[in-house]
Amino acid sequence: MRARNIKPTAMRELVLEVLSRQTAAIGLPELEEHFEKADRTTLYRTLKTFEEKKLIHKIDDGTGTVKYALCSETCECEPDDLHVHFLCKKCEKTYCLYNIPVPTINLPPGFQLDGVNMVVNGICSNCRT
Amino acid sequence: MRARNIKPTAMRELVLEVLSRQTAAIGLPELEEHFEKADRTTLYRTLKTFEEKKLIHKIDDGTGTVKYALCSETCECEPDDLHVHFLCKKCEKTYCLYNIPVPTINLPPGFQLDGVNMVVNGICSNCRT
DNA sequence: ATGAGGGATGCAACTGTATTGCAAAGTTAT
DNA sequence: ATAACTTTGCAATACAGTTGCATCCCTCAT
Ligand SMILES: [Mn+2]
Ligand SMILES: [Mn+2]
Ligand SMILES: [Zn+2]
Ligand SMILES: [Zn+2]
Repeated sequence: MRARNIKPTAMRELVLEVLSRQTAAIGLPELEEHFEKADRTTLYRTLKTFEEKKLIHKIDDGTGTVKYALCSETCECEPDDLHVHFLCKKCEKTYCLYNIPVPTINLPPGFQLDGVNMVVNGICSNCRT
Repeated sequence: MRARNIKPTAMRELVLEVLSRQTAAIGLPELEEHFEKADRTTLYRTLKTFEEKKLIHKIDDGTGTVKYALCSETCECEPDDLHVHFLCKKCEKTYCLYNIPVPTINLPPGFQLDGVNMVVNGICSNCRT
């Protein structure tokens, strides 16, 4: 896991462990709840480090809380690696649809594409009983 | 313009006028700067009303400030009406790409699609000299 | 072993946007 | 004119994110 060049401290191990257990993306406030002692700042900086080293990626689902999820092994967070995200308006969980790549967009002339954020919202399969 | 069922107060006229003049989407903080006297709350609620009545639509471009832009005449803000947005990382402006519809996504079984937020970021034609 | 250097952590303070409560002012209908 | 309803303004609050700074911890060179 630390093929990503991150110094493995105790705290980081714990955070990564929590992240690995998630079935949906997780935000800083929720991550905080998983710890008794840990400070928000430390978690914040841990996530930031993880993101910079491309161990996780950021997801802005429009809920006001930025969420994070593990990147796939080979992910470099470039346009080709990007996938669609799904926000359930019932359970408020955000899922990575790892196998649904973001569609290619033809921008108007003169526009340079660097990245895409695509969030689909609706109701997830769990919430549809 | 008030085919949208909004009582046209003086304030609202002014806000709509500012919105109409914009070439890019505008957020609450920036909208505030266009007025000397107006209160943030009033502007906030004006935008909210406009949005509910589908005169404008919300754009969350991930910058931390929600932006708004006029809807097209016939827009009902349903999946079919949605278009792609572009955030320029140079000028930080967010543009509606009204003529680029959001691509159709095939969700995994059990998922119900209600809406899509698709924001492309990169460099706009203005900033590329 | 020891002490310096550099990163990691924890605490507190602060930022900026969004949001709500409440009273005053304005509008509309009887 | 009065009552009912809507809009506005001000103040206070909520909340995620962020920064400064002191302290702790680990590693490395002496
Ligand atoms: Mn993802
Ligand atoms: Mn738009
Ligand atoms: Zn759900
Ligand atoms: Zn630009």
